Amino acid sequence: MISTHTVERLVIYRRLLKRLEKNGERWVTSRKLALILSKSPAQVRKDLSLIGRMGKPGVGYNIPALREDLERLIGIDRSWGVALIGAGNLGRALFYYSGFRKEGFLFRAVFDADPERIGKKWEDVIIEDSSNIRSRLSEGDIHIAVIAVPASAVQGVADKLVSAGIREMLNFAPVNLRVPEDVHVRSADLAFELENLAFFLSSRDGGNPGTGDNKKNRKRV
Amino acid sequence: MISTHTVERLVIYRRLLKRLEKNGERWVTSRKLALILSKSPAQVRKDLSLIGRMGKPGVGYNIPALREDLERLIGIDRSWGVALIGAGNLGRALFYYSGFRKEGFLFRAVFDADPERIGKKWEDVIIEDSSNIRSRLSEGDIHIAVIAVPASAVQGVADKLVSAGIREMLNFAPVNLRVPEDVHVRSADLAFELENLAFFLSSRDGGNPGTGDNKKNRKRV
DNA sequence: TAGATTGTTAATCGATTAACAATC
DNA sequence: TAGATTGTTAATCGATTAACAATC
Repeated sequence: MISTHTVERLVIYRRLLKRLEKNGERWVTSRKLALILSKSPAQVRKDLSLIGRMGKPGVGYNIPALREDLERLIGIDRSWGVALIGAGNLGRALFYYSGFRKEGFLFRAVFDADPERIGKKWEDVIIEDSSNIRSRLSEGDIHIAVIAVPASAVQGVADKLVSAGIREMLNFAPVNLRVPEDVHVRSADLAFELENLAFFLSSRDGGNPGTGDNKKNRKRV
Repeated sequence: MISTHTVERLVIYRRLLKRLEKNGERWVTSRKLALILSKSPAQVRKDLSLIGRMGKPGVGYNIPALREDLERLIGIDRSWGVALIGAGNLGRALFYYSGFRKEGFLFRAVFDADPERIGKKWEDVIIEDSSNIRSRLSEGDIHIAVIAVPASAVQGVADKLVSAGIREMLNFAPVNLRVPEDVHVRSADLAFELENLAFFLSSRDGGNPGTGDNKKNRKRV
């Protein structure tokens, strides 16, 4: 059983290898990878030993071969179909962000509950009513759901997705989803990230933010 | 010294307490919090003991008081100024996303390198040239930077921010930033999240994504 | 008071790292 | 061959949890 921490590191190794490969490098040692990523060489070797292929003692790892093996292990040696739920500002930015496509994640369906948006076309995808989620997803070409709906609607959407058989979700709302334990939800909760940073800010200077700005009387926009 | 894992849990407790409070509840036990969050009661008590105030043996914790103490400890009992670097699709979606404001994170400056965008006004913030970062940030009302520029530009932007004294950053690009060790960078790398999900997808069914779609001949958009 | 839950210590668990025989 | 680095075992470290005296 590979822990989620380990999976995260595998994804990071693969990204670094891709960069080294682009720079024309062919071989790399666990020591060098560790140095760049601020990890220990032992951890790098232990993680990499999870793939079958091995490094060469005295030499290191062959970069293109290792990258390919990692991609196979992670499961990004092929494309995956993604459904976007929520066609608001954030949803649109995500849809048109080329980074997903470049990594093989293809938006094949978009859903929204707002009649104003339903029927509109983004690229070659027509925005569908959220009530169609179940029937559309039964087609079997969707593997991951990206949820970008308001917080109040998230749990309902997640329930629908689960019942439609989706077990991998990326959730942007600040809500802890309740899902069966074989469903993986990763959170892209941006306020959560900022709140974590705030801790370091306030522990740094004892809590004085430098401006007298008070939460209670901030501007409504 | 509080670990980053602990800080994350504190943020999560606070969010849950807020929800319970909204539901009109007044008291809660470590057992109940643990149950909702799938943690152990012992861990909840240990984490919460970090704040000075204590729970009542036999009763539990007073929800509003605990929430306030947590907010003070995390540093979200006040507002923080945020600079947005990168005024593209994603930047705009972030700027207009009300979730940040609601939690007390205020966008006070926006920067971009594209002359087309510089000078435009979002709400009451004028988009400035990225070369102005240093002088604008010397005003002292910006505490956190949100970076939403293309991957190729991210390290340069981060360097500028560091030299301008910013030590808390949220980075959206799929790039590992090199920063001094007293600078905190949190990553909102969405492709990274999807790649992590892909691992579970492929380990689930042995690697068959269900469609014959091949990465090599996917459509260019 | 009796019942319940706290804060904290000591034990457990899991993850990271040091060390080294194997080997390119 | 000599030097370097691997894969892996055993030791270490840190985080989680069980247990319980204190106490509302």
